[in-house]
Amino acid sequence: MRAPYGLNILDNCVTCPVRGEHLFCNLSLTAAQRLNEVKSTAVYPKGAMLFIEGQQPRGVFVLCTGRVKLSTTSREGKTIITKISEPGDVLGLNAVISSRPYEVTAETMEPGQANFIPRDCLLQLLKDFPEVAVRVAQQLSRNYYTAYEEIRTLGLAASPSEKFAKLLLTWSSKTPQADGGAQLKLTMTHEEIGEIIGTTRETVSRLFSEFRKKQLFQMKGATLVIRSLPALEKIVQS
Amino acid sequence: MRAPYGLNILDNCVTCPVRGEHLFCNLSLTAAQRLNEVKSTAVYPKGAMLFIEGQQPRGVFVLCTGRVKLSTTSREGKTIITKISEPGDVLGLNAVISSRPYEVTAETMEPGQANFIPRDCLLQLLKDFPEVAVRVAQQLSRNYYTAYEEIRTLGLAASPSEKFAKLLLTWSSKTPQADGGAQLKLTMTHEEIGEIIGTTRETVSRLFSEFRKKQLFQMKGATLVIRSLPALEKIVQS
DNA sequence: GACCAGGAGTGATTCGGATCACACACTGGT
DNA sequence: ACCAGTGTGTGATCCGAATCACTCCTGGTC
Repeated sequence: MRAPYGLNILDNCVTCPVRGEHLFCNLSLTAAQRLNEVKSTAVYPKGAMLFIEGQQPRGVFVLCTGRVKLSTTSREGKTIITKISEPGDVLGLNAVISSRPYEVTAETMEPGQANFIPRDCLLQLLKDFPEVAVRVAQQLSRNYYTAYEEIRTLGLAASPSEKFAKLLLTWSSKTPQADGGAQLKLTMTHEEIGEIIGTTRETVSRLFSEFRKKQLFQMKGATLVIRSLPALEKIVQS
Repeated sequence: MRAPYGLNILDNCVTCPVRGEHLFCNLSLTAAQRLNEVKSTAVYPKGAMLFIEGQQPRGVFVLCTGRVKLSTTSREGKTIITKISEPGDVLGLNAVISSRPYEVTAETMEPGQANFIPRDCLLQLLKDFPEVAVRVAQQLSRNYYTAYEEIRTLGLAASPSEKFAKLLLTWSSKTPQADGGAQLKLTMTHEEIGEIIGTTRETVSRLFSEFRKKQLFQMKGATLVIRSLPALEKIVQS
């Protein structure tokens, strides 16, 4: 028996998309009930730290609204952003499952809401409900794929141009358009973009100039209008 | 009830180390029995491909003896080695769990032996035995951590020297010595080392010269004698 | 012994991106 | 209107690793 949406853990999320696919959606009735008992919901302002790299894992966060920046910093202070999490994502799962410190810092990029599930509750849940364990395994392997993609980008992609084009493509894949173009709103600073593709602020600025000059996109205020995605793809594989 | 080692899937492995920690060791009796029914063992020569990047996942391989090189290649032909797997490691798990193509190519670096578990059998096992699912989740999160470390190395470590020092440290951590030094046998070509740390063959050659000149290590044939690990660590964090 | 291939060492040169150093635009607060 | 503070655009310079082009070495083969 499946739990009706009324019992879903993500039920009080305003914008939770594609419910069925997510970690704790569409579980059996009893599992969903247990989940609801142990979860707690909180609202966070912009810039809040859900957890910080190196902390002992307290539990996982299921993001309901808002976006969260996951980043890691070296001793010398260089920072890379490994992922921008969106509603529906589960944060801190790896740390909880393997009982290691959080490997990244999670900072909200805008006001948002998240459900928190304490570590011990989740681990118990795993043991009691095979279906939860399978879901968790799938989520972990999805996380792994994301990390793997990152490795490919960092290790194989040669130039910053290539990485930048790649980033634009992944972004625009979320707002598909019929005519082979795309449109997206820029919410990050050049600095942050640099931290994603592993380059400096200045280089990102120059990339924007260069791509605009090459007619790859144009800017209308904070929205970026991509003329042709295939043109970007050509840069990636070049 | 725990399965005695006589029923262990890794039982016919000659050198399977630290049995208890591995994915399919120390399971309940029934789970271990099922595992033994579905597994098959094979011996591979040097240079054999267990699976290739992009193939549909057929199943997982539990490595018994020998080492396996996991690598991925870009369209332009650039290759990076993401991991050197050792006996006890499970290969292809992510692909099977998430039903995506193998993300890497697995090639034996020396003659070796591995157990194969077909995709469907493993997935069924997951559903039937929560303990297996939990084990798999833990293994996946370990894989994730490895990938995450790789991201940190590629994204944060500045120079090839730093990455090289880091690599030497991870290698020597497997053969700890009391006197603050270490000793390890080189089994890889400069080319391959370059593919691990993301640099060219020539640069690796120069790194060897440079490190030797700086008295960081010395070479006795194919074995590399590290004078002081702390000295290497200083290079990493510098 | 002669030969060859694959690996290793090392110089010379090139080039791309980091770094430094500015000037400028925009925003919110006083 | 003023002024931080933050984000952006762009030139000048520097440096380190990739690339190119060799030579040398070793172990296996004819």
